[in-house]
Amino acid sequence: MSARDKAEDAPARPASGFVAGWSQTATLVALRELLDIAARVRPTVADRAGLTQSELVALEHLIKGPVGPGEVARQLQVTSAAATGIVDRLAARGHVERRPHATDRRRTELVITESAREEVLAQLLPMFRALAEMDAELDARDREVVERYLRRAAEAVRQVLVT
Amino acid sequence: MSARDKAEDAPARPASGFVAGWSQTATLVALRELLDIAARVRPTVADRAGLTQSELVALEHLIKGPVGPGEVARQLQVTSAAATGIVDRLAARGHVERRPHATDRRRTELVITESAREEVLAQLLPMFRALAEMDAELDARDREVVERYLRRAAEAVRQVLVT
DNA sequence: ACAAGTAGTCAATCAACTTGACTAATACCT
DNA sequence: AGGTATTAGTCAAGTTGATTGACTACTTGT
Repeated sequence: MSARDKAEDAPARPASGFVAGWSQTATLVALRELLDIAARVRPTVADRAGLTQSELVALEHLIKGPVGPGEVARQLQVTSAAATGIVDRLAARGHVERRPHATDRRRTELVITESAREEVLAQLLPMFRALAEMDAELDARDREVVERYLRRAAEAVRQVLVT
Repeated sequence: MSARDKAEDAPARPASGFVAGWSQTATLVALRELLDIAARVRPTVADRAGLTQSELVALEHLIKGPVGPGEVARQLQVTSAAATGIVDRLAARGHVERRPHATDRRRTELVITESAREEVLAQLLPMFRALAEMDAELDARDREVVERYLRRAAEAVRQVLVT
């Protein structure tokens, strides 16, 4: 006897996707699967690198250029006190260096070390490469269709964030 | 004087996207933005509902049907002991009920309450609605192009998870 | 019927966050 | 200029959500 034998009160929900009565087109299903998979990337990469998610996200931002702990706190949506701890741990592992800011002596600049940059990129580059590869096969016309779809999907998702 | 005035040592990295020397097509940029935005949905929704991310993910799975704490632990990739705590907190707030399993007396079945189901769906339905709306405008030919792109993108991203 | 495995929980501990207090430096104001 | 408010960063203490390891209850396989 299966574990899902009795549904008693539940009035026949659709098997896949819990949004009853919603048209599940193939594109929407594919989109949902993409988003689900993408959501697992950060935890996995962080785990492999022996970092917390916060530390990884901080490093991702630091790859783009140096910022201070305060900016890190804003990007991660944590308190500045928490950012201090995150930077402490990154610095202890040699992933970032604290430097005094050139002009504002209240500030600290966080500089990612070359080894940390390489470690993060080594994890992510294969994905970017694979994405670029499949992307390259689009012709100009399809490219426009896909771009429009992605932009509109992003907008639809963004709505939930601001509501 | 701006805070980002001096770049000193950084040898002219591209302004957007830290993957130097990579072709950043419009579709790839749009895809990356979509994934970035999508990654912010769960934390935002969890925060609004006064739940931890783990609790929200557990509820999302419970919407599909009842499972036990062990299955929750597997889905969240936490220990079964942690799952006990998650279920405790959900039960304390009236979001789930523990029921004895019909046949296996070691097991507990977790049943989501109607109020919890409604709360989660109320947060997510607007997004699904917006996505379905924009999706509905695709014609059959474009639909195929987009679906193929999404499937291949998902596959590319998935590679990173198994490597 | 007995050994091994499975489901769930409890107790103790750990790690990352929060709040609130504090120092130091800069910006604003009149 | 001088005094007040603001900003950047850190520290200390407490909270929370996870972990490990031990334990009970039940089921499965031989």
